[in-house]
Amino acid sequence: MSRLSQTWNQHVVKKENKALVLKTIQGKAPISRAAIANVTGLNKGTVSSLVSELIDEKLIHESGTGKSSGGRRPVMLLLNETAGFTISVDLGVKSILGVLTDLRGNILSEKKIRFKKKDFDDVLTLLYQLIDELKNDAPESEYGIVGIGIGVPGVVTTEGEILLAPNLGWKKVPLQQILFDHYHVPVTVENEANAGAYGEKVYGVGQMSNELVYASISIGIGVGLILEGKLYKGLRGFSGELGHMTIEKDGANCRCGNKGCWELYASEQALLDQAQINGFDDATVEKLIEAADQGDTKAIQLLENVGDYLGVGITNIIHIFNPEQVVVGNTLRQAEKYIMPAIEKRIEKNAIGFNKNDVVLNVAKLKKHSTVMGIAAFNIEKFFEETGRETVLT
Amino acid sequence: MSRLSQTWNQHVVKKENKALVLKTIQGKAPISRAAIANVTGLNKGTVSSLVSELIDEKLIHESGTGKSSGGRRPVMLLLNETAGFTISVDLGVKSILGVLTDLRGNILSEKKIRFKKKDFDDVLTLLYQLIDELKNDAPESEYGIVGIGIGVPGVVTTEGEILLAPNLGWKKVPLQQILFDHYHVPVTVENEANAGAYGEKVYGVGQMSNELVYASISIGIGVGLILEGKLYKGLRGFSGELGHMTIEKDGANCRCGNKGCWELYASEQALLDQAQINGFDDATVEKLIEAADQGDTKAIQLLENVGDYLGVGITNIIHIFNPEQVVVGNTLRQAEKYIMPAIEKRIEKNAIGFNKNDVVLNVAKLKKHSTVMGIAAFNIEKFFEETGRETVLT
DNA sequence: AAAGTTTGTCTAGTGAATAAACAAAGATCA
DNA sequence: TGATCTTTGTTTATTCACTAGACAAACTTT
Repeated sequence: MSRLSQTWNQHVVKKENKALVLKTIQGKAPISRAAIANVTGLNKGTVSSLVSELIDEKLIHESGTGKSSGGRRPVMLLLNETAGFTISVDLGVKSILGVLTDLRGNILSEKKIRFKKKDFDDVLTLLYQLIDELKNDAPESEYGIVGIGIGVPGVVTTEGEILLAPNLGWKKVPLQQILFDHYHVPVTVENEANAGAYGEKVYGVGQMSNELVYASISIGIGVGLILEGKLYKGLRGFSGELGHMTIEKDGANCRCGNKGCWELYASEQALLDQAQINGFDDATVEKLIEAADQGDTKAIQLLENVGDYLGVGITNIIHIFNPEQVVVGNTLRQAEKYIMPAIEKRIEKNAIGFNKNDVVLNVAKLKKHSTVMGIAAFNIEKFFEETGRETVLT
Repeated sequence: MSRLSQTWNQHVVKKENKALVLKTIQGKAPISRAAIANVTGLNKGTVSSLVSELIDEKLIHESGTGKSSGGRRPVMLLLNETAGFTISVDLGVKSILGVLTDLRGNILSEKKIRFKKKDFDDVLTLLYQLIDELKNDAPESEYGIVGIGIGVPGVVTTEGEILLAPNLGWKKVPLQQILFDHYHVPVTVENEANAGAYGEKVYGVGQMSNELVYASISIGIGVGLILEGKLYKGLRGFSGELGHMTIEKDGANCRCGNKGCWELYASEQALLDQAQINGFDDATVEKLIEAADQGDTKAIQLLENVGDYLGVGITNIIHIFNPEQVVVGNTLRQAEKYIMPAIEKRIEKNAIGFNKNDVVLNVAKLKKHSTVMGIAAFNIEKFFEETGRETVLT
């Protein structure tokens, strides 16, 4: 017979409590042992012994004494953020953006490589190059590079295989495996919108929200779902294909085979296509915003029109999930001045009261870093989980 | 400072393991102590002691010996399903359906009351009457009525307040509180589609699925979401308002304030409205099905048309959630012969391959009992959780 | 009849948490 | 200034739940 589910014993208890202490330090540093005991409800002695293990493992360290509140001065504890580093990459359609972060998510180094040739082998060469450069920038540390992660504009399985990246022309690329074989450190490969959602949740505008929907509006539309504080991925990791939600039954044909897909009306591509029709040659999002800033009514109208269509889809999102926040990110975020009011107007007009009252609409706070920071958060989380699992002997 | 999260100690371990043993018995009865130890991974001694506590609490009992497999014959354990009973009710727009179930979800008694006057006070009187009758049908037992639950066609908060039930004309009814004050047993009030989803998950067609979407197609459309094996309710319990998902931008006006809502095209109401226009006077779903069965091409076309529109929304669902199963329930389920092929055709035509290949489309197995059985499952689960919490002294 | 198997209980031991005592270090106040 | 009170962090004794392994009971196989 096979094992049904986890059994609960003292090992699990210790692991969970240790993780809880670490998380508390992560979130509230600098903090004393006594304060941790208070916050978590654990006994002072228990906290002391767990803290001393964490110090032995170099994951945290003491940092002098704090202010007394009428008695002995507390010894403050800090996360040892330079115990290891992550390499976190946003693999886009035209460029690769990579950062080296410490264990608190501080960016220590940043590289960007633009590319034109999209064949996988060419891009992989550039990716190796970028990762190697970032690796060289990492200071000496206890744990070194603890994880490498890549955000990808495509459909990614829970095993880190890219099934399809339409705007790169890739199919069935087992990227996670390829990178693991090359670097021999934990590798995460995740959809770009999922990563963006997590980035905004952990480091961005969504830190207080447990129900958050992140809409990544770029050439296409992808959506990342944070439900009950965690990333929701569906059965095999393909949730969030809301770009291919029908908002016009039997509307225009989409290359996905469906008709009337949201992204046909509300994406960067849709905007640029409309711009073309309206006489803007070689239009880009940046150029259109500039035109709008200078009072070009046609440009303003084009942007507002995309905003309106975005509002239709976001209203659906609000009805489906009853979220606390909807966050708009990726390239079209730059046009926030024009699209956000249009989105809000549509929501105001169409969304059901109960759901509407709960929700806040925001622009991605991390801007172009939403995805890389989400990837960094995955890397960091995975590292802390794994060090918790096997009690590191010293 | 306030408590951040749960701390892990031996009490929690014991509670969880006891729940695990109980769940194993619930799922695999009759089963021996030795087999439980095998399946769960717990030590034989641990299982023995937990089992003996559960027997003391009358939640399970021994039931003679089983077949030997080459050694001492095992003592089989069964859930003591008659240790308590639940009263589970589906409060519809035209009738109240209530059942008395035991702790395994077996229906012991069933009552239905039709009503015309929809004022809350009138319906409440009937509800009391129905509950009292079911209560009288319950045999003597250790724990008596362990819970009363109601499925409601409307927006329900996590606190069991009905904010709005449009087809009943109710607003802001704190039904959970009202029933608790009257009966002094645990009360659950939940949206009808959420309950239906859970019913199909626990007792119906979804027993093997952890990612399941249940579409309740009746006068309106409601959707219940089972994500990662649990009911997903959103921030305040209002998720699943997919009936008001736009599938035609700037389409027909919906009373909800939105335009082009799915339920304007794919609900029982939509079907009946179209029937009226096409010369079917006083049409009902049943009459239309009968007409279709007798070869009425107009009736067949009407049903297939609704099926097609259902397919549009269900395709969206598949793209949004990447579920394992989509289950169609409530009144329109009766027309399965005509609508299911139409839905499947639309999915086949429009859904993205990856998501389409993962998903199975089904009709609710529990038929008109989906909602009551979901409510029963809530009641039973809540009871087992609570008895686990405080160690019952004997 | 002897040997081997399976079930279920019992006993000793382990490990993690808790409570409470205690030491260290500072604040407060007469 | 010195006595007392507070707060912090460690240490010690105790408790509790699980595990391993021994053991008895009951059954099958040879």
